[in-house]
Amino acid sequence: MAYWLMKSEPDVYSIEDLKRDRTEIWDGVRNYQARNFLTSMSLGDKAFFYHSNTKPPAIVGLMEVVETNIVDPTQFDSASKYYDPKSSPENPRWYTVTVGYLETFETGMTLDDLREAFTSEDLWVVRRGNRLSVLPVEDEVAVRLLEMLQTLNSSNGVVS
DNA sequence: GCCAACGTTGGC
DNA sequence: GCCAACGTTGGC
Repeated sequence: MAYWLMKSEPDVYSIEDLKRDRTEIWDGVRNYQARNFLTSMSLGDKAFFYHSNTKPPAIVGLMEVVETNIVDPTQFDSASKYYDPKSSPENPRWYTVTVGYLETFETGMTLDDLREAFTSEDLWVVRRGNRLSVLPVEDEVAVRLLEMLQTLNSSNGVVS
């Protein structure tokens, strides 16, 4: 099982939204490197949910991959902001996964926390100028992250 | 709202 | 295939 980190702006789609929906197609990724990571995901892989473009940016939850190699339906929808006229149902360009909700961390790990705990080589999201919205997390790094999140959330009580 | 970083597009 | 122009991401 592999670990990943996936970004979403909470104004667009938040961990609370995923908690409500339980599962969701992770649509709208329009970057080839990110897409390649999406297509290399396996069932049962886990992903940290990262809130971007918000104060503060932070890892706020955990999810798992429940369906792989989904053709992102928004690429064919001319009304969608993710519409891609160069893609076709015969030869789709954008694939993704369906994710399932696992948990919310009442106390998340902010970008500052992450910078303190990890180098930019260990965790790509702390890299300056990093714009990838889907990125892999090494097993050892993921385990350390989960331990830190557990500690943070056991000291003040609740993990929902 | 600014702007650095960086991916994409398109003319040549 | 180069690279300038342009658009987007995302922290601040």
